[in-house]
Amino acid sequence: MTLEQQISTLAKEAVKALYGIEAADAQIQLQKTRPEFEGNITLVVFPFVKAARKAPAQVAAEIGEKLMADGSGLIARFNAVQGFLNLVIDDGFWVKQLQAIDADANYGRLPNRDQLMMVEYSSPNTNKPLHLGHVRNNLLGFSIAQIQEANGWQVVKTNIVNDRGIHICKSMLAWLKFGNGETPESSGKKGDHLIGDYYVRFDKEYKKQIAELMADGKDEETAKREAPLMLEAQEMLRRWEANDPEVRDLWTKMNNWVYAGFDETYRRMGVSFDKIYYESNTYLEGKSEVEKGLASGQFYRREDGSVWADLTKDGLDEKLLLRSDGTSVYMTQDIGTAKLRFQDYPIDKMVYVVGNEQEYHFKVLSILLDRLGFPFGKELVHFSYGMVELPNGKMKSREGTVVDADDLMDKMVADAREISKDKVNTLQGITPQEADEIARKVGLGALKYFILKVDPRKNMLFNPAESIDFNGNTGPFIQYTYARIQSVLRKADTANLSPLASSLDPKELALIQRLCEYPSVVRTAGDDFSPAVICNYAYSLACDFNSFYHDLSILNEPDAQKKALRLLLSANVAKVLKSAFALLGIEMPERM
RNA sequence: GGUCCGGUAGCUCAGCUGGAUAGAGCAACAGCCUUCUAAGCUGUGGGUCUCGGGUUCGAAUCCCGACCGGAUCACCA
Repeated sequence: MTLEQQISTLAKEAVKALYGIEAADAQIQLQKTRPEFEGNITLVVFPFVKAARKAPAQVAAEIGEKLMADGSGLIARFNAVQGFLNLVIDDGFWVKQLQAIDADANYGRLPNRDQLMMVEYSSPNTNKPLHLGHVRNNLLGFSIAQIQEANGWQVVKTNIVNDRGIHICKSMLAWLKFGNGETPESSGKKGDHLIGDYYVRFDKEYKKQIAELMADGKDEETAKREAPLMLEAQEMLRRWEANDPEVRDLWTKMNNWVYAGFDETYRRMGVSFDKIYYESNTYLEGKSEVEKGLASGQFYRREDGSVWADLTKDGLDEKLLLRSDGTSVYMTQDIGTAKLRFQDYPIDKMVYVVGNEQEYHFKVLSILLDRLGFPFGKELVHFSYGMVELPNGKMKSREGTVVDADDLMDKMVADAREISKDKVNTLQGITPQEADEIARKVGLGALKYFILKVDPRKNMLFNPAESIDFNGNTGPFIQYTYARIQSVLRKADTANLSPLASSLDPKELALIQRLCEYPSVVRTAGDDFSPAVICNYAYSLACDFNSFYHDLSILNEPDAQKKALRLLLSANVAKVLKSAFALLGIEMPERM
């Protein structure tokens, strides 16, 4: 039973005995005592003032006396300030908490709930490399998966790769026309970047043709429609749909280049998937699902042959599901993907990590899946996150303001390495490989924390002109705290510790109390789908430790019992920091 | 125009299921390394929580209205 639960029970009994009222759970308001007052936990007594018909301070004092009498030593003393009853919990309680935390190797992990959650994230197009927006998506998706796993879900991480469509045809066409057989091997370029270059090349040549046609007197719309390159790309898409072997072979070859590039980026980012779906395999399933819905009267066909869902009863519009030429749209594909997933896994909850610009799409998808009989449809979660903006607004590939994922990671690791150069004292005697590892972990830690600490729902700003910090409320600050503890532990003889001290310094107590919060933080992060909650907690814990570390000596503490307690405390702070960072997908360096 | 989301220090962000004097970091300034890692610690300055109403013992937090910013409302994905 947690401290809150114990106090809550005691408080209810006290209020009943004193004032004869049955307090509801919502009326028992407990909060952490503010640092300017003495105490660990505070009961807000305003809810009982009316029934007591006494001044708030007097009510607080009366409840305090009662809790002292009934609490069997749990509460050492109390003070009442207005309607706030500040309770000082006995040191012995905290020491026992620390021992319990130490004994639990999986501290923070909540009981299994035997239910399966599928988390879809990343979901790239195969025509260009990953950029900063994808980075936010991938980091959030991976972290959410870790957090939900810690909340007891069985989690399947999945990715739906948008591998077909006009966009990839554009890259293919440009490569055929202008590529001279260039390959990742021959050019030394990562496959995704190579394909991205040809996508840009297509756009450039296409614009040139439009300009030429307009110079010949065509209006812009006509020029766009009649540009030979566009006609060729569309023809290529038709050949792809018709399974033309030549087009299919090229498509396979070029997509594989992209996948090799993506895999490298994913590996570097530290994200992974349990199951990958490809749109080229799911869109036909979607069509057949729509046909079924049509047969059962869920959907209807218009005169031109297009198929629609009428969502006006749900307060939405009518939504196109199949074009008049019978081809599928985005929604059709997501329906097909959902069907395959449901065949493959007993999904209890489906989570889509997709930007907030697609909220309407997922609102519609939820309704459609529900109508088609998917049990998770109605309750699907669109984990809708905000955009990453630059000082001048959104990233635009046309304006060359896209922040490339690989470049950004390179820069972060290089910055970390640069900073490490000054650390000759702490990093002496390490091999170049170890130095590389530290720079990698710290650089990526800075990037990941920078992104994950922001409330996912909000748009966030990235300024390429300013480098991401390594000081203050950052990933490296927390990694540093961890490395510092490891350094102390390496020097300590932890083999046979003496019994623990039974009284606590305030800094020790604050740290233990903070450690006790961890499981509820994990729960909140899971309920709210918020890695930022974990970031905030890890930061607070690191701050508390650094304050403790600054004020109190660990290894040089003469009192063996105090030393033992501080070592145990330090080890468990490190354990929780590492655990919290694992939920964020951030690795801890043993030294830095 | 309809719907949704946001507006907190110069900047980037916490805090939002109502609680005590609204917090961090960055930037600026001033201190602390012969002592467990100074990527650290301590201090100073910095606020009309966009504005106006309402609800109540109490509002940055909840409700209503305005203003500002963003997203979305395709036979694109």
